[in-house]
Amino acid sequence: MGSLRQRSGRSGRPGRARDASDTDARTRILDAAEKLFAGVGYEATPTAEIARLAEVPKGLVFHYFPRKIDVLVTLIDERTLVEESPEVEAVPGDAAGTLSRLARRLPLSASPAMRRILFREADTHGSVRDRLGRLNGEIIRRARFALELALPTRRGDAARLEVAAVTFAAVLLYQENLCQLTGHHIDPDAVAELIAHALG
Amino acid sequence: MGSLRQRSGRSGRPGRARDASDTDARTRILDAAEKLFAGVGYEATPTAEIARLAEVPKGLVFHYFPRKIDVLVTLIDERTLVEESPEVEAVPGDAAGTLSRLARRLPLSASPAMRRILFREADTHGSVRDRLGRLNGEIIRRARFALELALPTRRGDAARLEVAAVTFAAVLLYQENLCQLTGHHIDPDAVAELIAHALG
Amino acid sequence: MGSLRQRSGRSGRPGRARDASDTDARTRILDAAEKLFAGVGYEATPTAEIARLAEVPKGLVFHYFPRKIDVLVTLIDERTLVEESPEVEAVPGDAAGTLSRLARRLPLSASPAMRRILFREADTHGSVRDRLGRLNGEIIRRARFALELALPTRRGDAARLEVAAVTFAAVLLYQENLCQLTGHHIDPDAVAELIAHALG
Amino acid sequence: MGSLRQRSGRSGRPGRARDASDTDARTRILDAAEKLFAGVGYEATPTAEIARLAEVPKGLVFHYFPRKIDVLVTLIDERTLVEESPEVEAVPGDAAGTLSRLARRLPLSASPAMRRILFREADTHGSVRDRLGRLNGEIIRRARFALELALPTRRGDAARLEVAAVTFAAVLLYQENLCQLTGHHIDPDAVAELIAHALG
DNA sequence: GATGAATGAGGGTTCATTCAT
DNA sequence: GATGAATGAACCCTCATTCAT
Repeated sequence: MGSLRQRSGRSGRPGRARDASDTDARTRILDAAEKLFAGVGYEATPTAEIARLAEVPKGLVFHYFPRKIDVLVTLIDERTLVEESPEVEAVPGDAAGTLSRLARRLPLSASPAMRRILFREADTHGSVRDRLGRLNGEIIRRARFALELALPTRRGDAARLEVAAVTFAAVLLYQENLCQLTGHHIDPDAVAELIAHALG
Repeated sequence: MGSLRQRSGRSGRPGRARDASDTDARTRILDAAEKLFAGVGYEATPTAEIARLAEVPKGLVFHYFPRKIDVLVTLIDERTLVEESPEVEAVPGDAAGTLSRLARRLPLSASPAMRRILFREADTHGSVRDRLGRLNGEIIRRARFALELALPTRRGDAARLEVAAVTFAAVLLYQENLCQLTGHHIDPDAVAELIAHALG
Repeated sequence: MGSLRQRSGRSGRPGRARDASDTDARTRILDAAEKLFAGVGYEATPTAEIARLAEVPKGLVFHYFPRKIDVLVTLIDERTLVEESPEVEAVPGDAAGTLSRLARRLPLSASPAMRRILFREADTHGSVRDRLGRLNGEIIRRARFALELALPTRRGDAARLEVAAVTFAAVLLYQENLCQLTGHHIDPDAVAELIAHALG
Repeated sequence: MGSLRQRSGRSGRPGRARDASDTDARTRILDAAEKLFAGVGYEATPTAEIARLAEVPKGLVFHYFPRKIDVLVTLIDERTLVEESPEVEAVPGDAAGTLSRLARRLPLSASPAMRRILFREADTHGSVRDRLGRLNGEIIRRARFALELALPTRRGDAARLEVAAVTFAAVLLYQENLCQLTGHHIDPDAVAELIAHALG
């Protein structure tokens, strides 16, 4: 379900061990929503169902999240993090390996369910779309940066490098999103190798 | 189902000019749904709104399409066509150009609105997902075929060629789908050139 | 489906052999309605379903029967007949046997389906209720008459005989109706014997 | 489910006199449904009408009874009770009187409206049919038991006694149901006397 | 006469949201 | 703060009935 960033354990005394039923109501609501939104989608999830799964009274959902959309926004807000620090470990001379490493660790802290939500609900609310856009931008930026560092000389103009970065980002996102729909798989490592070869 | 389109002007005398109110009610319903589904999505479109936009009474929508989902399914069925004939014009020695031409004419007969629906509602119904999967498969098949023909010799193994095909398909779909969400643009020609270079 | 009292074979030339698809549309509509009303009830039967089963266009149902209720009324009218002639074969001295014979041949010409309709839809329309009432009355009348003839002397006052007649009618009607609901069976012959014994 | 009745006056201060608008919304809904179902039948009663008569918003009906049929089922469940204890007061030697007493107090706790519903809607739902079947069975059982006790000696075989019990049950149920339809009345006392005479 | 498209008034049901307790 | 009854606007869908052809 991803890291929950427990909000101080409203219901348990500090220092006490935490078990499922002890988790704070707000967290349980978000957990439930995450599972449901990922499974059947935001629109198809009634708030009452969230409350039921979270084992909290229906009114409490609206106590914490005045509008239903706030649950989604909060989920995106608290449970997806696009890492925008420029920490890219690029190995000069190894463009393919550098891209592979990027593929292996997307600059995105989010559970699989949250990733699903991020793609599936991009149409639902601006904040989700923004987050997805930021993720895309960050991947491109990292890919670009990695390639710049990794490539021996500035062989090939900057434009081609940009295309390579964008293409790689497309593949990574595609892998998470449309692959699920179409059933086709892509091996990011192979793509990394292909791109490195194109630029090499 | 199958292609209709030749339902023609039941309501107009032959030879008369056709305007909106002259077309088939069923066609007007599909037109309205196409516009609305593309704009705000299937779930967010009430059937009453479809009827209003189509200028038909609400009941008539259900006369033609017993369930709301049938409107979507019919739309996909009748207004998107994945061309699965192997007519790929590959120019030996010009992989980049061949891919570019493929990009310029996706094996998909569909209005921009229908394309949007195809991507946006892939989660909504299996038939949409299937169609999208078929499109993806066909693009990959064509890209592969084009590259096989275009490349001078079998330089590089078949696996790399496959990766190139899949990558190119990813980019094309990405362009139609996620680009819309993230705002990033890709120049398919540049990607074609990149890939050709990688294999060349 | 009971006797259909074919209305002159509108669709076939006279003298031609009749087969199912040859039956006149009005008759097929009534046949279909009889089956459906008996099966799921009048309210739960859409006229469209009648038309479908009858294999006639929907509009034709309303051509013959301007209102839906007219189908039911016509069915009752044409396909149930309460025989009100006083033809009761009573055997003096054999009250039990006389009642048994009455039980065996109710003064009602109607298919099992029509009987079901007669009971089930008694609430739906006055004409059905009337017919049922007439049937009940006729059974009582016959039972009374039979007993009067069958019993050796006027032992027991007229009141008791009346009670016996009414009771017997109740049992006969009950047998067709509530028995179906509760699953309990009654043997009319045994009741006849019981009543005869009570009066004997 | 089970018996409620003790939901009491959530909305009234203790000690206050209770009037219609003071009762539980759930109770008012059931009251309204009882009246309407008895009057025009289950199918012909829109839920909106129930809400109107109960003076509650339409949505509240579905808050308590997710499906319309649940209103009927609950009504049967909570407002009809078939007494299945074997408390039959039989007076030896007085079969007629014993049956009469049984007739006077059916083993059924239910308002006249609920009785009407019980008979009228036996086709509508299995639970209603079951309840009616149980009632019928209980009446038969009691009648049999009463006759066994009341009759001086085991004159007449058990079979005849069984027939008498079933007949009497038929008359009692018939009295409530078909009588209403046909307008014919039966005097249970007279039938009791008739049956007693038959067995005596 | 025969036909099926057209019509629109509900019907049951859902559900986000409010609010008194 | 916490709760679940209360609210009502929509929503999908049904269906008797009409009517132009």
